[in-house]
Amino acid sequence: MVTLHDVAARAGVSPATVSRVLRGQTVVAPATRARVMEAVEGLGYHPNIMAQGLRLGRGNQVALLISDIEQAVYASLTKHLQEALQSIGLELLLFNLDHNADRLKGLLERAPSLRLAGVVIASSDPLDLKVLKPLIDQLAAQEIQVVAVGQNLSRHGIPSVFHDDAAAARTAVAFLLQRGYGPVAYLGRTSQSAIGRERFKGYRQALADAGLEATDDLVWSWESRYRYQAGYEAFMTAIGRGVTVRGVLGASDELAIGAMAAAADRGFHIPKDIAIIGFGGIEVGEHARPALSTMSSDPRGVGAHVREVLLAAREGRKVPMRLTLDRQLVIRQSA
Amino acid sequence: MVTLHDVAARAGVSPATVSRVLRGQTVVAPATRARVMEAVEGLGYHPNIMAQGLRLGRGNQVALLISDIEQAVYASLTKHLQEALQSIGLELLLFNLDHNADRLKGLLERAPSLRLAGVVIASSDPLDLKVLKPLIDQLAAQEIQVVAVGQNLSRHGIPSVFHDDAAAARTAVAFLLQRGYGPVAYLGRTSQSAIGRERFKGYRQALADAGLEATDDLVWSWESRYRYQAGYEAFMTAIGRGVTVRGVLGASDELAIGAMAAAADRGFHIPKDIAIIGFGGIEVGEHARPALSTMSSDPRGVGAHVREVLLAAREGRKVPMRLTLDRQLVIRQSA
DNA sequence: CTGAAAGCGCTTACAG
DNA sequence: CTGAAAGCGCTTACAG
Repeated sequence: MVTLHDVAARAGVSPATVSRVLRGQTVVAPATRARVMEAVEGLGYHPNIMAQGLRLGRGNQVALLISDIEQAVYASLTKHLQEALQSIGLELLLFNLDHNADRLKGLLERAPSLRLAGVVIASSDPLDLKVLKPLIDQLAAQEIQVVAVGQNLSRHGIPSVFHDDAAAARTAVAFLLQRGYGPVAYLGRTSQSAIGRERFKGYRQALADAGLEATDDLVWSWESRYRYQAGYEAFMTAIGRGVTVRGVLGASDELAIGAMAAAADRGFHIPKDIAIIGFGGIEVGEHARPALSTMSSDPRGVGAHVREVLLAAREGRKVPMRLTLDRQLVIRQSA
Repeated sequence: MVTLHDVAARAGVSPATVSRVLRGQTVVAPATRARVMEAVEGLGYHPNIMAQGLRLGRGNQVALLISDIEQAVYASLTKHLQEALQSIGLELLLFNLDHNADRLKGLLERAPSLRLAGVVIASSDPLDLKVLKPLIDQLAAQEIQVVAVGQNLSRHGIPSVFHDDAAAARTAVAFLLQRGYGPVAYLGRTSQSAIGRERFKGYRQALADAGLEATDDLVWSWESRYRYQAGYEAFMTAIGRGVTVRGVLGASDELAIGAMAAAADRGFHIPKDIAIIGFGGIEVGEHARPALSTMSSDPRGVGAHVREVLLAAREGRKVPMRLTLDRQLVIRQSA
C-alpha cells in the first residue's frame, strides 16, 4: 500500500506538505505542489480512509437506513442517493431495516462509533420519537447529520424531504370521483405507517370535499407490507364481503397492481368496472396491462436535496429544514 | 464519545486489558473480564471502527459493486446479501455501477485505500479481465477477498456463485417447444453481457436438441438494459418486420413483461397466440396478468454463499471457488 | 511556505 | 494474567 510517506519521499518533501497539497486548505508553493502531484499520480496514491477518518474524527460515509430495498421506490431512491452522494465524495452504507424498529435503534446507537458523516432515514414506518429523539440528539452533538426521507420529521428538528402525500391522495381521489368512479376505496395502511397516514388523510379530504364519508367498508386497511400480495388479498377480501366500489386508490403501486390482478381474476374490467390509481410511479406500472395510473414520485429530487443538506452541514451553512416535493398524476389506462 | 480509555478507567484496568476482553483472543481472569464487561455495558461503549480498521489494516466493510440496483433481481440480491453480511459483523458499502466499466475499475483501484474486507462484483456486463485482473490480484495481495456473483469468473481465480443460465434457458425453451409454442424467439443480449451469452447459448442448444436453428429473425438481440421498455420495443420491432413466433424467451423478467405488454397491445392473446417465459422470478411477475412464467433465481442462496466465502477467507480456510445454483421453471399463465 | 511533533483510538508483541 | 509502549496513516497547530 502506498502511503503518504512514500509520496513525500518521492517528492522530496515532508508528509505534512503532501497532506497540505492534497487537502488544498493551505497555501503551498506551486513548484512544490507540482512535484507532489507528480508523485501522487506516479505512485497511484489513494489516502487511507481509516487513518483520515480517525484523525478527522469523521468519515465520509453516509448510512442509508431503509425500510425495504425490494420495494421499487426505495431501490430507485437508493440509486439516486448513491449517485448524489458520490458526487460530493461520500459513500453509501446500506442497511435494510426490514421494517424492524429495533434495528433502526441499534443502528442509530452505533452511528457515532462508525464516525458517519450522516444518516439518512428512509422509513415508511411510524417512528417512536420518544426512543429515537435522544439518540438523534446524540448524533447531532457529534455533528452527524440526520436527514429524514419520505416523512416529515422537521417538527422534531430533523431536516426532512418528503412528498406531499395528503395532497397527492386528494388529487387522485378527486380525479376518480369526478370521472364517476365512486365509491372509491382506500387500499393501504392508515395508521401503522406515517406515510400511510398522510395518504389516508388526503383520501378522506377528497371524500369530504365531495360531501362523502369514508365508511368502514371502503377502507381496506391492510396493515402489512406494501407489496403486491397484500393488494391482491385485500381486494379479494373486500369483494368477498360484498363491498361494491368503482374506484380504488392504492397507497403504493405494488398494492395497486396486486388489486388489479385480483380484479382481473374476478372478471372486472379495468377501468370500465373499476378504476385504480397507485402511488409511486414505479417503472413496471407503465408496462402492466392495463397500464397503471399513478401518483409519481421524485427520487432524483430527494437525492439532490439530501446532498444539499449534507453539503450545507459540511460547510457549516444553515441546513434547510424541509422540502416538500410534489407528486404528479400520471394518467395511463387503469383510471 | 466513549473510548476504550474511559472503559479502562471505570473498570480500573489498562486499555490493553479492555481490548483483550473485547477481542476474546487472549486469556483474561474471569473477575477482570466481569468488571470490564460491566464498564462496557454501563458506558454503552462501541469501539471506534476507524481506529480498529487502521490498527488492524482491515475494516469490516464489504463493497457491493452492482450493475443496476433498480432491477428487481439486484435489489433482492442486495437485501439478502446485506442480511448475510450483517450476520457475520460485516457492513455493506453500495456502489451502483450503472453498467459503467470505468466506475468498476475506479472502485477496484480504491478498494485498498478503503481497507475493505471484501468486494462483491454483481455485474451482468462483460468484464474486461485484461484490465481488471491486475487490479484484482492487487486486492488479493492485500487479503481483500473478491467474489463474483452472477457470472462465473472462477477460471480467473475469482470465487464465483452463479446460476446455471445455459441449462435454465435450455429448459425453458424445451418446455415451450414441447408445448407446441415454436418457433421460439430469444429476447435479450447475446454478446454484450456475460449472462446474456449463457442464456443465449442455452436457447440455441434447446433449438439444436429439436433439430432447429436460431435464425436471425428469431434473435431479438436488444443490446441495451434489461428493462421493460427494451422488451416492449424489441417485440414491436420484430412483429413490425413481420416475424412470426409462437413463443418468446425473455432473458429477464423485465424484458418478458415488456414483451407481454407489446403483445397485448398488438392484440395477441397470451399464451394462446404467443407464450412467454422470463428469467429471474421477480415478485411482480406473479401479479402480472397473465401471470408470468419464469426461471426463478435464488438470491438467498447467493447471499449465503458469499457469506461462506468471506467467512472462509477470514478464518484462513480454503475458499470455495464456485457454486452453481439451479433455476426452477415456475409455470404460471404466460406459458 | 515548510517541517517536526503530537495525537486521533485502537491492538498486540514484549516484558514481567 | 496484565501493563507500558509502539505504531497503524493521517492532519494540523506550532514554530520557524
